[in-house]
Amino acid sequence: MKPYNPHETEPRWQRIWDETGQDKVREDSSKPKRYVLEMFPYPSGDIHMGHVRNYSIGDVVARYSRMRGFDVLHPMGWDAFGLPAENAAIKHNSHPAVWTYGNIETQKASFKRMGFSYDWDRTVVACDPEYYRWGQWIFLQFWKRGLVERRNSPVNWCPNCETVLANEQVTEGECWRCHGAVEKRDLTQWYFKITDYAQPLLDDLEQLGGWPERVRQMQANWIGRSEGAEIDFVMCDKEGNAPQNPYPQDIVTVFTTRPDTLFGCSFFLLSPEYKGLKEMVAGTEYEKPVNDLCEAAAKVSAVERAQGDREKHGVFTGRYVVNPVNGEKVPVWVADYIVADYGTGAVMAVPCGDQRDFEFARKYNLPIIPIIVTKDDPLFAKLNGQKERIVSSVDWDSACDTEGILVQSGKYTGLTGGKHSEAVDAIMADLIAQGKGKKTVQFRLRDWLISRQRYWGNPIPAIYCDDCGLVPVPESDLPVLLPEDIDLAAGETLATHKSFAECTCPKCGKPARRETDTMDTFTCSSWYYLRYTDPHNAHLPFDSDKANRWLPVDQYIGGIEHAILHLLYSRFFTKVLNDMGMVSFTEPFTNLLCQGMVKDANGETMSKSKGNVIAPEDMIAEYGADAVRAYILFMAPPDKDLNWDEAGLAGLYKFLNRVWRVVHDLVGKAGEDTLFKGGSKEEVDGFKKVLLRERHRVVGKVTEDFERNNFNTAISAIMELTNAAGDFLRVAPPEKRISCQTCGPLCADVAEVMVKLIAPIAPHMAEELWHEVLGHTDSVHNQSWPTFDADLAVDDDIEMVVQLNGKITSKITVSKTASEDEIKNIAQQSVAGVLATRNLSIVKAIAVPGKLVNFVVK
RNA sequence: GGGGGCGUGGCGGAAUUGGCAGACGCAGCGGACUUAAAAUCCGCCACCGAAAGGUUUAAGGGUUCGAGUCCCUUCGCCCCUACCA
Repeated sequence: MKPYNPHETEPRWQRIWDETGQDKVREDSSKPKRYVLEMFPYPSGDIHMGHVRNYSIGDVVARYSRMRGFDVLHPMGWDAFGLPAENAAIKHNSHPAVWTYGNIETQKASFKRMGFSYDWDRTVVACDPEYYRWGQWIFLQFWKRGLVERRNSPVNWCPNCETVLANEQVTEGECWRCHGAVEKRDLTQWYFKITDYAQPLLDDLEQLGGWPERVRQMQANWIGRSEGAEIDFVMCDKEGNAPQNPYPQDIVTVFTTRPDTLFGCSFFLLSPEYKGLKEMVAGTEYEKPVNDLCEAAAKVSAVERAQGDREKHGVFTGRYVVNPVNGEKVPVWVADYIVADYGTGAVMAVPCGDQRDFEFARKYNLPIIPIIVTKDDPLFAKLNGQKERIVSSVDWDSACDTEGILVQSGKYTGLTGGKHSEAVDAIMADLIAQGKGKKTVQFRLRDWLISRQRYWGNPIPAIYCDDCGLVPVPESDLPVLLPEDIDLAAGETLATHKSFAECTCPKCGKPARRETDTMDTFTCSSWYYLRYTDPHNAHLPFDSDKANRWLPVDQYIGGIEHAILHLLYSRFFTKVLNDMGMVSFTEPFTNLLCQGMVKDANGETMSKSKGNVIAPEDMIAEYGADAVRAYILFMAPPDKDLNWDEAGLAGLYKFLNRVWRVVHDLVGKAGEDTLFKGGSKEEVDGFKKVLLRERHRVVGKVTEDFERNNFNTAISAIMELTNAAGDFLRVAPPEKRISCQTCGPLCADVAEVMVKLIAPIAPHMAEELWHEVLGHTDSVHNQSWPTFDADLAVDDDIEMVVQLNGKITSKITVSKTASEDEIKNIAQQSVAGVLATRNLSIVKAIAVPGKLVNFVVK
């Protein structure tokens, strides 16, 4: 027997598969389609165990799907635009494309070495003009549909790098590149109006039953729908008159989910960024303290802001507003805990029901008016009989429960209060009638800021003309090519590039300037899965018929870190493309598997900066790709985080060796390496029976496990079949395996079944065994998945447990065809002695066929 | 603060609908083969106990004939999100 040698067989089969086009998409419409997709990687350099895990899972699903008779699309590409390439280019005084394409080649070689079955003719590389031109085209279509907006907003700005940063590029208030402090700035930037799709993005989560619940939850939270009301407060001065110094608005609108608590509003808050705030205090004694507070608030980084228990700061503005329900005048403060970009940036403070307002009121000695209490609260009786309004409850140490009965609330007193309560309905009905408010829905979701002041991205196809204003680049002029001659190390950018911005206005023909911002890389990853269906289309991003055949993706696999951003953006793109009539579906990914992270042995996340990144190369060199694939799948269920520990890898290598030997031995080709040690006829018959049962049971089990993505237990089951075969081989003489009329066919069948079962996991070894040992000429990966007989998967006689009051007392063996009564009888006989000695009698008998019998006894 | 998840041997993990807890593997121990080692093969391997037997799924309680699984309380860990009004 030839020893198992992955170092020779793996590269050989990889070469043959390449030559025969084994992994090409068949486009065979006589078969049902299955689109198996793994999130495409960023070409950061060498691959690490996280990649190995992600793509091993995908490859098993793809290979298994082919054997199940599906026409499979299983492509791979690169998310190739982005900052690291630029940083590397600056560091090495080179060009981002050099670094990027170099890394792509490295990664591609590693993927091939792992034996992943991708159709490399369909590769999509995001920085390829043939791909990004269609990103620009899609941008223009979005623009036509009113989904593109250029507007002024507060954004994260790094003064050192002179660029806008995404939230994820700001860590602990510092720029991740230069570690300078990030500022909030009002800048005019490009946005995709994803908020137009907030409701369908939320509603359609219901359809995504094939997604992990937590991802759906995370998206729902991110979209953050809350029902409430906008209520108008009229602004005035201390005497209740219209304010004297000029101020652009005299009505301030708040958003609240709790209009029922209006009577508890004892002060009013504006965010430091509130528009018009500066004018409001200009020239008054409040100008300096207000401006000081605003400046201090602006210096607080986003991350610091997010740290829960920060002390709240505020100052009085000199203004008041009139509470629309009772005409009461309440002071207007500016407070640093009010965020500008949620709701209206103005809040009615109800300290009795809101912990934050409560703390603020305590700190600045503002009134706390109890207006909602539970019935059993002693305050309820007290306040009901009270004539004077109680405006402070000094004995409280925190805000109270906000579900209960309204008190001190004028004509609404006595109504039940709460989020969707009768008090809300009553108060809102009156406010609406008086024109002081309206019901509304707020989303937490913000529009998507897509412009970046970076070179290595997809240029935004827009032109500024002094006469015509903002003009889209005509579709016929696409792509707007990134200029190749740029000296990033010298600080050159698209904006300072000598000729990139020069152009003529497509409308009037006069000299104009090109937009020099590029798009967020997440725009590239929002539709790449569509391009795979038609990767060489020169007229459109993709052909609708092709996309409609392959999409939605049947199994999408990737890291949880994309739970919101990429997956939400892709859903948004799909919905817009559906509205455009380009695709017939509204959700891109039917089933989603979020694989767990691969951490180091100490449970630390792997990262280049920590220097604890583990690459598969050395392991492949020692044990081969099949063993590495099998081990990472065997280590843990796919969605669980795992701490990398190489110790078990040798065990899986041993297992593959065992399969190798057992398959040889089953068909009489092990030679001197046979497992045969000798055994009695009884042993031979016994192990043969077990082997037949295991052959059918394990096929059933592995099939079920693959359907549910339980790769670890699938491998366990294959180990069990291998063990059963080993037991049989040890006792049955080698000649019996070919010559015996019952053993021979069984051995041949088990050998084929084992090779097929392991083919998706260890594709090279399976292929080698299939050809060299089992003598086939077609690929094992083109075979159909083995079937099984459920009847043969169970022994004729089943062992069952007999319990007394749930405690195991004896075991019985019954025929699998035995009736419930027969089982109970046999069980009762088995415990008769025990019942007699303990003087017990049976009250009730519960039989679970195939499992146990439980007697309730007294 | 809000939301989600988890807690099983020395370790990774299994137990699919409430039905024999610890499958499968790693590590460990013992044995066979070998001059020896490696490889391979066999056996043992939750805890206490010499054994009989008892105990055991973070802790406590509940529902049930029966609970790792369902419910409640407490503790611990992880992830997401956040002054969201």
